[in-house]
Amino acid sequence: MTTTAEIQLSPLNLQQTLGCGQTFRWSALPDGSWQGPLRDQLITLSMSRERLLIRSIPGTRNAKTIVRSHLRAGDDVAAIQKTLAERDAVVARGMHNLKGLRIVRLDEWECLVSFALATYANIPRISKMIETLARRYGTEIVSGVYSFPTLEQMKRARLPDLSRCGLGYRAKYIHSISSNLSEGDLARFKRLPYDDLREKLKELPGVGDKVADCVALFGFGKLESFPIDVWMERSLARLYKQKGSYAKLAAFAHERFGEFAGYAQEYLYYNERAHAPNGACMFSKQRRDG
DNA sequence: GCCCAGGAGTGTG
DNA sequence: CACACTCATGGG
Repeated sequence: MTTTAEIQLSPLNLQQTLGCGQTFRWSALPDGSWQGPLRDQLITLSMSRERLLIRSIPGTRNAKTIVRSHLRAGDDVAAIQKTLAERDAVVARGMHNLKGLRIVRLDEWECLVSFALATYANIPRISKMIETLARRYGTEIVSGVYSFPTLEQMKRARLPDLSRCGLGYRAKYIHSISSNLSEGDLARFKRLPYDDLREKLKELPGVGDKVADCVALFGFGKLESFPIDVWMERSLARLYKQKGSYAKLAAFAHERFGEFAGYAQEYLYYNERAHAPNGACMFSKQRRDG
């Protein structure tokens, strides 16, 4: 059964929010709506003027709550933009066409695995690896759609089986993380401040500076986190003449952008990809028919 | 076929 | 600390 609901959420642009590489399981439908599994439901989102239309299968009353959490409805994004714009003119220009981009909130475990898989892979492939794990180890929500496997479900994965999921060298990292991490660890991680959290995350195999920052930002909601990948290195070099180690660039970013550095990162990241030839073409998958 | 990907781990200078 | 090399593979 399907239920529908509406909420008011502004600013919000679904393409900018769901199609920019913070999350890997949303697909654009031909009519401009976006569809993806969220917890135990298949959610379809579309905009009707300023209102967000939510369709959920199988419908439950808490679909609104799930979506509001995912889109961080409690954040005053306009105020964040104002704060950042007053602080930095370059970011102010960069956010001009991205007013509807919201940083999302992912499940911590799903986020950790997703970005551990994201090393040295392009976005379409990351989506495919996650999809393979979901189909093999997750739970079927509706026909053909699977939730991301829980930690408990991933603990059942044997390494030889994981190695046949197209993960490449990442299979052994995912296996080790799944084997050694507990729900208690994740619960303790939630109570840590940013710096301690990223140190704990970096203790996990396959998790370095950049992955730890992505997980802190998108999974644990640390808006001060500023993940630096190859695109951000290019951006910081091009726009701020900053080069050097991760630690040096991160220190610059935190000094420059402050408590909402994560939003600044998204604006700069998006602009850098749009600026490069073919830079933006690999963002979002187009959903296959059928 | 060729190139490179929202890097990390390990070893060396 | 900085750099070089390797890792395993698929999508463009």
